[in-house]
Amino acid sequence: MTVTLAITSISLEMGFKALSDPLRLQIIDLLQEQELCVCDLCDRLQVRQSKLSFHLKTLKEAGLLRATQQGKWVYYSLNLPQFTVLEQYLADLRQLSPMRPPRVCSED
Amino acid sequence: MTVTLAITSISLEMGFKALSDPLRLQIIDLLQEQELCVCDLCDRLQVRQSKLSFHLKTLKEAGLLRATQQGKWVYYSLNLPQFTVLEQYLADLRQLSPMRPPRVCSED
DNA sequence: TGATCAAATCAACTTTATTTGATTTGATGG
DNA sequence: CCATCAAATCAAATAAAGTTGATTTGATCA
Repeated sequence: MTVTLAITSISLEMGFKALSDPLRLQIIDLLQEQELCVCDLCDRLQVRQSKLSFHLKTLKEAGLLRATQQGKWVYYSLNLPQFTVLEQYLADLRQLSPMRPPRVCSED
Repeated sequence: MTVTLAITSISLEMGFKALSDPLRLQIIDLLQEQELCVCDLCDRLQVRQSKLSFHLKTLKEAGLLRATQQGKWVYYSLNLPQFTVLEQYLADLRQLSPMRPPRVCSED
């Protein structure tokens, strides 16, 4: 296995893990409509700031979010190219899956 | 939020969580080529049978795998429609994302 | 029926993820 | 410089996920 493949695999793992939590899916749902700052997300999701910060970090480290500071505020938005990486992995899986006949267990 | 939306969200969470582990991605990689029984997967991945059983269960409960028993052997294969559910979620996100101008935090 | 083998399950344990409240950092504006 | 506020970080606690070796289940076949 090449280094490139390993890196790809890790970004898939991290991306999918980041998407495996209800609060994080809610964050994405909100950001899908528009860029928001942390205090907005706090208000809308009714969660503590430190909790939100933890989950935003998880999503950002997975490459799914981008953060830009504007004055005191930090605005988060979706990083769509990284979503596309995950989508492409799933699309490839589906399309390459040949539906070969199952092998028989005692074949070798 | 409707019950249907909640169910969808849970199946997304479970699906993405199931994909967030290196061994499970390896399992999928092998099954993408062909249906395999547990003993084959054990051989190829060089992991203990109970460990494999745990991860196969995780994938199966997320709807990503199907299992069929043939004699003493249980063959696992990909359940492609469930992969499509995840793929579609990502595709919708990407396509519906309007890239609206960011809101200003002090707007209200 | 009893031996055998594949696979699932279990209980105990280790590791990783998440939550919480408190503190720190860093930008802004008086 | 100091006060203020948004956001990040931290340490301590809880919760969830993963690993391990042993046992159980269930199908097959002599």
